[in-house]
Amino acid sequence: MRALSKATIYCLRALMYVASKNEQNNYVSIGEISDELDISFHFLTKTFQTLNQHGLLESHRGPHGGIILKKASKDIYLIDIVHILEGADFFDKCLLGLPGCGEREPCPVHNFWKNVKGNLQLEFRKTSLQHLAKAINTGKMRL
Amino acid sequence: MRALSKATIYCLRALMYVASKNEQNNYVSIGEISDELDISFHFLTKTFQTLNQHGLLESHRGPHGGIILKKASKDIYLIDIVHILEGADFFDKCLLGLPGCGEREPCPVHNFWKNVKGNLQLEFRKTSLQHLAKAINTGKMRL
DNA sequence: TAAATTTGGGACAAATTAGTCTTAATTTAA
DNA sequence: TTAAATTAAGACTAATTTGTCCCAAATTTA
Repeated sequence: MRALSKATIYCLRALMYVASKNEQNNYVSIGEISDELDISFHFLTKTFQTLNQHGLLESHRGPHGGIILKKASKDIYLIDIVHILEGADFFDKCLLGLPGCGEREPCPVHNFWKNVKGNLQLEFRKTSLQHLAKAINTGKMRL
Repeated sequence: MRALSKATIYCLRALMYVASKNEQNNYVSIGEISDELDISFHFLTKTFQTLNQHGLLESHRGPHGGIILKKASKDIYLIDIVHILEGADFFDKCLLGLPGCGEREPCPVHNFWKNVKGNLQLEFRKTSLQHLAKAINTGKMRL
């Protein structure tokens, strides 16, 4: 099951990486991220621009340039990134893609899909970049 | 979030439709299914062939031909269809697409994703076509 | 047997997603 | 002020998924 697009996956990993470096006032270059995480540089640059436009991060050109989180990593949640890149309706979609599927006119799998989506959304809503950065730095989790 | 390919979605809806008609020994024509559910006829024909090859259904050409479930609808579970069309590893994939992600070397979101996948898999495993066909026939659920 | 109906199968086209490349603009620092 | 470093932006290519079309093969029925 692939729930997320590559663009979203790359950005999640990238921002976890940035958060795990925990550099308060330094830009992290896209080249470094791309090298460390083995992600296409140009693709990453492009998707970062979207996060940029939505005010999640800030970029700077020239030597020592790069990107930086605009808020503290404890205040950025996975759901923020997902909403920007996949759309605000990411957790609203019918499993069978039926338009108008909902409580009033449910598809045959509406109820259990609603539960599954609810669980996932909750996790994305309560998991911050800081939380994951700690897990990366203290232990055995890898990007 | 789109968890399933169109091919899978179409087949799920199609087989729910067939099951809901509950015709024991009659073939249901692909043309009828395609008309009723507004799915491309040729696309449906093609994906049915895959289910065919895996022994989930049987087809017959000529007048009054069509497809028929090879087992009773109470013995066909959603997971059977998903496994054939999406692959047996459908529920094994890392949310971040990292190869080798698992208990020993988890990615930062491994644990909660494991739970979400587990819930979904359980539902697919215990939900039969008959179960859904009943919901369709008795009530307000639509395809 | 001939005509009508229906699936089989492959080639092809369109749409979407993913990835590459080139050039421009900006910034730093020697 | 010039060179180097770095992101911005858009064109282009590749891969994958989705959808269309045509004709062949099989089956039924008149």
